[in-house]
Amino acid sequence: MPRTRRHQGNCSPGCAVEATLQLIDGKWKGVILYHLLEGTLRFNEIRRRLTSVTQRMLTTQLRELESDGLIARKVYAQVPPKVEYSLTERGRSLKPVISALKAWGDLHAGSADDVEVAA
Amino acid sequence: MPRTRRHQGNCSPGCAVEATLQLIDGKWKGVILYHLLEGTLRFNEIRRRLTSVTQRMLTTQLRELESDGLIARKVYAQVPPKVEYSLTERGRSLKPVISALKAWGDLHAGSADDVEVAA
DNA sequence: CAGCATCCTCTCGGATACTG
DNA sequence: CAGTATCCGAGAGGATGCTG
Repeated sequence: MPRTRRHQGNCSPGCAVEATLQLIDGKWKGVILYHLLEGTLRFNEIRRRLTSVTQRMLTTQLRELESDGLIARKVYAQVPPKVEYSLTERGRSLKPVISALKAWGDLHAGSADDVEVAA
Repeated sequence: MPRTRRHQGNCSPGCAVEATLQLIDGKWKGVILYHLLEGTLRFNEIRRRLTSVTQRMLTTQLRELESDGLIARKVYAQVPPKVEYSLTERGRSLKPVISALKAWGDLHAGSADDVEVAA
């Protein structure tokens, strides 16, 4: 797992935008972060909130978020395994970003139709 | 070109986040939007601001942004072709989102190292 | 319960060449 | 200048099965 994903060689002013985007892309990252804003969740709790995500994908995304320092993974040594995921400080600092995404999505939900109607 | 890209069948509360993300993912969309916030730009002007983007990719991304109703494309019937790209109202409404991405990227630039240092 | 391993498909995105 | 067309590899992401 080369953790490469999208080289960000260029660093024009837009670089910061790109850099942030890298952390929350990946089909599930954004939503995972969003749900974790509510608090700590276990693996299957997250999974239930994300209808139609495979364990493989969920695991992958969680691992990436973890190695990006956005979430923390706490494993309890139990017979029925229990793993909790929570946001780190760095992760929590993304809240305004996630909120902005959520807010926009709520307002401008759906396709680009309303634009043409409004125009 | 099925314009499908990432089915968003599930619509838990996190759906809005996911939906917004769909519009600005794609390696260049975010940066393109960011630069267009400054004003109208021609094809090669955008290209110059995005070091190392191929025309093919730029064209693709611009076309997607256009069909998502975020940017407008104006073609001038001239011998040396001239095409201008600008944000639509819908596109401009993404400003807070882009700004949030930019702001976070500026602060938490680099890798997750500073987190561990700070901790 | 919370994974990991394997396989496989499909799309993203890069390189290159040609056009109005 | 601003594209379009074609080819191609890499990796994202899905399905399935096994495990501590």
